[in-house]
Amino acid sequence: MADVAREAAVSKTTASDALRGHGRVSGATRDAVEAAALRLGYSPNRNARSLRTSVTETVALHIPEVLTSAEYYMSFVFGVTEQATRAGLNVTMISSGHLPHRGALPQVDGLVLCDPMAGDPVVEALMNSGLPVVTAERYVGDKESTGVVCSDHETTTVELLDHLRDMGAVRPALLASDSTAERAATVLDTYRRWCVRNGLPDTVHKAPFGSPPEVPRAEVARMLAGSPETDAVVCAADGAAVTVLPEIRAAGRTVGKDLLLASCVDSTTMRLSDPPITAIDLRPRDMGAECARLLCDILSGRSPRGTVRSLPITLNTRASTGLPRP
Amino acid sequence: MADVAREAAVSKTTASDALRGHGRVSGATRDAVEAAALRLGYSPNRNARSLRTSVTETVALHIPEVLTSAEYYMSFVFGVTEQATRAGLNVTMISSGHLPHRGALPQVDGLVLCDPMAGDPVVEALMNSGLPVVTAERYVGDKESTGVVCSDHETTTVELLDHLRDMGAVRPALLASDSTAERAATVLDTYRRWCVRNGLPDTVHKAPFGSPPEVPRAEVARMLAGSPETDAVVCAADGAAVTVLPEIRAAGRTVGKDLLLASCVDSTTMRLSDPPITAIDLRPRDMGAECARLLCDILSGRSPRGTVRSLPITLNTRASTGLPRP
DNA sequence: ATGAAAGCGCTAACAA
DNA sequence: TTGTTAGCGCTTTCAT
Repeated sequence: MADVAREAAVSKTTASDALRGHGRVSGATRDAVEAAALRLGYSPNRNARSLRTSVTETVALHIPEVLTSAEYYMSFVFGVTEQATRAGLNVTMISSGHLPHRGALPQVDGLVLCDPMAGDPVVEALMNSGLPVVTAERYVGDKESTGVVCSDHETTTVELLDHLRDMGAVRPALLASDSTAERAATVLDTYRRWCVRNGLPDTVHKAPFGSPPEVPRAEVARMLAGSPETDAVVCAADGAAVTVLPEIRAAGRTVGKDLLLASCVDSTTMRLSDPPITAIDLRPRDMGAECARLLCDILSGRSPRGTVRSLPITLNTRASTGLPRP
Repeated sequence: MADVAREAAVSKTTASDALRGHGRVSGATRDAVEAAALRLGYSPNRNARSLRTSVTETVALHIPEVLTSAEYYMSFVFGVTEQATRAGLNVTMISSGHLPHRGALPQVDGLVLCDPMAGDPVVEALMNSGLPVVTAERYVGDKESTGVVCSDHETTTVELLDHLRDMGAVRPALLASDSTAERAATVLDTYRRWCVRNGLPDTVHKAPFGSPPEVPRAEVARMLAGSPETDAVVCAADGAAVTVLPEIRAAGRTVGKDLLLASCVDSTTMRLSDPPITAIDLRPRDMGAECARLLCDILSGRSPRGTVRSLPITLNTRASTGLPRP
């Protein structure tokens, strides 16, 4: 930077201001400085800048370690990373297992928490860090997050249930997830209310969160044996819908004919399953990007704390719930 | 830090040395300083440290944006992150799309590249950054990486092909990936040599890298129609094996009976498919952790540049290639 | 075994 | 509009 200043025959301050577009400098000097910087291949030392400004230009990202929804989370990571990079921010991963040594949080300007689960000690520590936090989906603990990007699961779940009814289902059952993330609760509530509104009994089986994928299979087998009138199954847990296919077949049912099947989380697997499974596209990449964007906006003061943004999601109907919509 | 020094009644220098375990200080003073730091909840300012030492304690991580192997990559990310955190390093994600502004690389001590593809401009820029680079699997471009963690795909592929032969297959075909990552080439070579050694003709169909998952399906349909004598299919591309199941059934074949099916990449999907699919477990989390460990070792001088470490991988035999091994 | 002082590269405050 | 000075928090000489 001193070199750039000398090359452009100005002071360090002027060079600094010129490169950051600080309105102080005249057009001519700015061009001169920029040319000099380019010639010397200068790029600023982020550590020095951070030390001086106490702005790290870095955000931390926490992802729950759940491999059954790897596609969702990986897409989310790509979304956050690309958007943050665009905005000139670095993205630091936070280990889902343990916080760094001495309980010291990473030195960042803000946090993005994906599907924060109340009760997760790392999540709680991050929520209580005092740093601005944007969560993908609401955090249901005591602490309020600084910003939220959430989707309207209620509307889409109703849409899904209506679709099942329209396709002839009269006894839809729910294979619920009992994650403490918000989405799980919304789906369950919505399902129960929908049943009441439609004058139907509800059938709910739960697969404990983080249980191995064999568990939902067993649950569905039990469900079909115990409630044989079931003619549609909605799987809330990511990825579960595909894994229960064999049990459904083993019970003598045919998916898309005498048993409709749908998933609350879409993925390549759902699309390519046999038959393809009706699912809700949560648009994880856009979700990640929107979280990064909101965090930037909050950090720069463009958006106020407490901002809630909404990300549209859509139902993809496929053969597992009858013929795809035309 | 000045506060800690005052609290412990020593100089800043002594406090600094004490906290880093620099052998200068006596045991008593060190304890005093540590107690003081604990009392004050002190944690060092990484930026100031980095500015002074020009060590960032940060590594960057690059992941190819391929959603068909999201489970592999997400596990890899978790492995890297956890191991790096253990070693006191931060992990910064590098956007797979574009490099940061001004072409400036992130300011880090080293890089981890997962499955680096020759020809990818971001990968090439990173390889040429001059920073220490550890790659998961060899980089096949001109540049040499500083360290490599790789697996013995040749041996395991032979083991897989032998297994198919043992289970009765006489005409195994390969659905190859034409990624420029090393593994793709190794699998193809190994398959061809194995065919020669066993006096069998080879049948290879390719799915262009990054092609939508519908492509391998179509390839398999073509394969079964064009080479009906095929009695086993090995899928190199991640996730392809599951997606081709419907085509195989449509061709009137039964997986595990008159057509054996195997994947070169294991995943939850393979394990839970119907039937479960024989696959090679690449142990992505361990791979990530080992990459981080090797990079640490190289950065700290514990391992020399050019170190190559090997990660064992294993074949999981399942019903798709006949009965599981007892 | 400890302390004092200099300085990493940058930017905010103040002066001109 | 530009320059000068000080200092962010730490570690590393160098001196004691």
